[in-house]
Amino acid sequence: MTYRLPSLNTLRVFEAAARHLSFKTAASELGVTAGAVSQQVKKLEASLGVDLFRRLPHGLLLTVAGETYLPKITQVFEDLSEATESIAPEINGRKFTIGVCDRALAVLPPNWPLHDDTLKAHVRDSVRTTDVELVRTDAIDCLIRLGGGPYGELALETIPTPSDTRQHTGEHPPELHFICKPGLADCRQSRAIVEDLRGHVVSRS
Amino acid sequence: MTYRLPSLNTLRVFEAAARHLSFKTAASELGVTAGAVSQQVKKLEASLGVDLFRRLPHGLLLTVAGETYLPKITQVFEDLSEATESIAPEINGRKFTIGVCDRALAVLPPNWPLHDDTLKAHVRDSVRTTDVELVRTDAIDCLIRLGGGPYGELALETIPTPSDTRQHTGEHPPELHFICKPGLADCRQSRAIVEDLRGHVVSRS
DNA sequence: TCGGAGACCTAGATATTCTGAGTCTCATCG
DNA sequence: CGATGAGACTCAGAATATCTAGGTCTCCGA
Repeated sequence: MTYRLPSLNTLRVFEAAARHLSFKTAASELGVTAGAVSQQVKKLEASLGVDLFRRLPHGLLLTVAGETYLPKITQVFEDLSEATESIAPEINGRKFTIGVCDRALAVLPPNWPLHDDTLKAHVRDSVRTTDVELVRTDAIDCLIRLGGGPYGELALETIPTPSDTRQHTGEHPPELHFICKPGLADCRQSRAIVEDLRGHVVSRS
Repeated sequence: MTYRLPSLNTLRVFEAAARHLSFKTAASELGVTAGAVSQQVKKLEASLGVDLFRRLPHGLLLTVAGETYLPKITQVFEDLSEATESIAPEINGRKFTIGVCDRALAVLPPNWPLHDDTLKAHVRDSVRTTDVELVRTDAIDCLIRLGGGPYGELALETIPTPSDTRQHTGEHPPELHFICKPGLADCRQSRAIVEDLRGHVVSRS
């Protein structure tokens, strides 16, 4: 079975970049640096042998090939996402119960996670806790802490806080940790929460 | 935009393994070891939180989840492949002109590449040569050599020959090199040729 | 003529993936 | 029965791929 398949990673990056028409914005959505986006897009273009973006002085534009490709790729991701959710039905559509520790709340907006309607759609409620055991026993779906670990079998996503260079010379910069069971690691709910965290962490004042 | 997306790599492995109902056969189709297949499948199962295969004493079976997933994933790959080919139209359907060096022919079946109907569908003709310049100037689409390199900008795929341990104690084991322009690296034609090579290399006698 | 924004480049760090060698279980065969 | 072979699995380390950090460049607007 021979398919022409670019790497999924480069396609995800392309999709985000094309949607925003900005490598920088795409980078922040994906939680990587702009350089990484630039590299992945270049790699995709090289592997296809076709340019997907026109780099103009003002900003980006899609080429004809890019315009043609984008909707198809978006569709592929939607199909894939749907197929994947269809075989993990117990997760599908369920709202998450989130655990958050006090130190994490300190770097998040007031009354997080209810500050934002998009996020609220994925959240049943949230409890103040720092206890990883609650994740293991399914009492909560995920836990958000500032630093800590290791967490053994559990899946961990790391969200850097805006580095406050005045305060953190030499010590570890503080990071948010998103912890859940491996099977929940990349479901919609988790991704929505992590994306929201990335967009809203603030430096401690 | 939040999707539930397992890594494409694990999905390709799953698709091949499910189609063959054998990790070993899948491994050889993909050109990797059986251990790698086992690991990727395990990783996919962990990330989904669902088993896809039932490991029986006799062999493999798909679980219900696996049965449900397989056709959808196959479809996704086909769509992706088609979308990708649609934006690189100059390649689409064209038959390749292949360059082969004598030393490579020595480890290939008699009258390769015309030994096999599947492969013939992708081949216009083949010429005896060892000159990488012909790839750069588009005189040929790809070149197959035994060893050599480096090839600069060109894309390289490596096909190990069955290791003949009696003869190669200490020296490099001979390898087939498939060389083409980056834009042709993962098109159907190239993949078909490489897959065929992997299946048919023999040890020099 | 600055200064900021954003794309790009390169080197080195980090993470992922693959290999290679060894283990285990079961099925087949003498 | 024990020997043999096939195939899945595991683990450490090697090979790749990917990301970061820091610097350059160009364009734009003040």
